[in-house]
Amino acid sequence: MPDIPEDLDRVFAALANPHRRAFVYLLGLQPYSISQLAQLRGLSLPAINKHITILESAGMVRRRKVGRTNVLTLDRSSLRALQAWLGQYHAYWGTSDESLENYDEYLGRAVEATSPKEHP
Amino acid sequence: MPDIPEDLDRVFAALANPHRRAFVYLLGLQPYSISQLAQLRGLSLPAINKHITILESAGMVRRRKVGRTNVLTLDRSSLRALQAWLGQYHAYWGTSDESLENYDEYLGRAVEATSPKEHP
DNA sequence: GCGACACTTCACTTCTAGGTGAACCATACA
DNA sequence: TGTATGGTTCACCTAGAAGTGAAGTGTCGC
Repeated sequence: MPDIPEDLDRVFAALANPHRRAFVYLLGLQPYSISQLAQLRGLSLPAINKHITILESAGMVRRRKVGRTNVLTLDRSSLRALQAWLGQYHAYWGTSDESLENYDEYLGRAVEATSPKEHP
Repeated sequence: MPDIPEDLDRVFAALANPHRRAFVYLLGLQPYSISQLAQLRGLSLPAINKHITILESAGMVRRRKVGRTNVLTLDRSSLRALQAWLGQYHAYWGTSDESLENYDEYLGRAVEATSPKEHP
């Protein structure tokens, strides 16, 4: 029964945007500033600020003030949490290619309203 | 230089919703119908239909008509693609806990507008 | 055939994401 | 001290997500 923390909402939502995935990629290479990222992606400073705030609240990026510039760095732990979540499911599901092994069995009881374990 | 396919937008967006993560979990156990999922999650049929459509367009769920009921099954390949994407980054980033090893180096050139490799 | 059931589609509401330009704060520097 | 630079905040716009109820469509079963 794998756990599904609420934080994953933010992590998945953060990675659902190609700009933000690019930021994760770039910050994996080296730290960047807000205006550098704005220049690289052709976006306005407020847009970058919003993206970084979203990545911050997902726990994926840290922001440190050095003088008047922000030093943005990647926090890899959240991606390891994602990895752990995926691995949990991988272990649970086994190695079969599809979930159709239960297909025939399902057709026998499709009509009755089965109520398996609750899942938040 | 890891590839970042557009399909990941849909996969991450699909998994950013707790209802849909629950559906992925449940369909990993056995096939379900639309109305069964509606009953389990306390949502209306149109709501479930929308969620399943989103999961379908992300390539994570398949829908087969059997009589008048939908047989929903999980397609594990999309999750393996996600695993592959994560693994790619894991290999790229190495094993260090933070990306701060470049921090001092960064401070030296923070002012000049560096323009590293373009990233779509 | 006809009623019940399982969706499906439609019209609608509410909320949020993602973007902008303009104005504002804070720091570096000549 | 004055000015340019890096960020931040604000008001605003548009598009899409997420939900609903009501009405329509297709199939099962008597």
